[in-house]
Amino acid sequence: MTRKRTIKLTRFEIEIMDALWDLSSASIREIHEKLPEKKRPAYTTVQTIIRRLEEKGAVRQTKQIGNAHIFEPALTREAAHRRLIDELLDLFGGSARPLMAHLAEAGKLSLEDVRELEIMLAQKGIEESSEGESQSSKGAKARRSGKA
Amino acid sequence: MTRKRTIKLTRFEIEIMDALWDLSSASIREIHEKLPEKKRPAYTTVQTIIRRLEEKGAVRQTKQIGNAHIFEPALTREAAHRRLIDELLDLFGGSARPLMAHLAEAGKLSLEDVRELEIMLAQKGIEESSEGESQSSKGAKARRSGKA
DNA sequence: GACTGCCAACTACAATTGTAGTAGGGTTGA
DNA sequence: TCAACCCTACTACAATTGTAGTTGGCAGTC
Repeated sequence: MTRKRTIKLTRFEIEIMDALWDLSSASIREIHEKLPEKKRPAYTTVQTIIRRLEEKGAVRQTKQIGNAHIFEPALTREAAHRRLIDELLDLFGGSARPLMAHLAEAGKLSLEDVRELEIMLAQKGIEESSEGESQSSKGAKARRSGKA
Repeated sequence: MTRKRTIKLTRFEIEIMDALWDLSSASIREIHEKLPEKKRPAYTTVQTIIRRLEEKGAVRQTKQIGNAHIFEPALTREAAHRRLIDELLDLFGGSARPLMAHLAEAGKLSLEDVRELEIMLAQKGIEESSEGESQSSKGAKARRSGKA
């Protein structure tokens, strides 16, 4: 276990990562320019964040063009999203149910969304049962034992 | 619009609120004792958080018993949860789809969960159409205009 | 070879968050 | 009445986060 699983990103850091995920590999300038003008911070601010992200192990510097460093994500958007979701789920007591209910309640979820999801799940269920792999609901709490 | 909608809670604050939501009304000592022993901070720490929560308008002091103050939540758990979800959704680009997909993918969501949800949504759909109210997916971005 | 820009590295600083100590006042049981 | 408690109010401080300035180097360019 490389302990990389504990990379925690702040909201702002995620926005930077978003740019980088989109670009897949970029210089600080490119990242900076990719940020929406409205909320575009100073170039050096981005630089600072990238440095911190590097320290956290979320991005890595791959090469150098001229004297500019080129960075790329060291963790996938999916992994980051999963992290975020897990965290939220934790706050919700570990179960996705209330979360779903809220989404539905707030109209963020349409009936079609759910139907499609259902199909997807059914599909997944089939695949899984054909490899004797049951991972349904043990991940949720197996995780809570890190830093006491 | 009373602008109370912008109460932002940190993770720790939410844990305190959780205790208070459960108790519905309590003194600092009660809240403190309600926290799980493992992660129970000093009494004064809770006190500090409560004070901050009060400043943020998330709890309010209702009465006094002896010289002890009794607090109660000034926002519902649901509202707080909604806030959290909205925030996460924002990070996901405003759509609940990827979020759902992730949950399913991670096995946090069972087929039954989804089936039940579907029923719920269908129900809701019926109710709504009988009041000519369509709010399906415009809430997501209509919201983004607070502090630029 | 000196000038102009772009870049990275370092430093700075305010706000927020987690965490708790201390002082002093009210409450109460003896 | 007074000592023992409990509670609040105030203060403190380190870590994290958002935000950016300053310095000095390398790279073309005239």
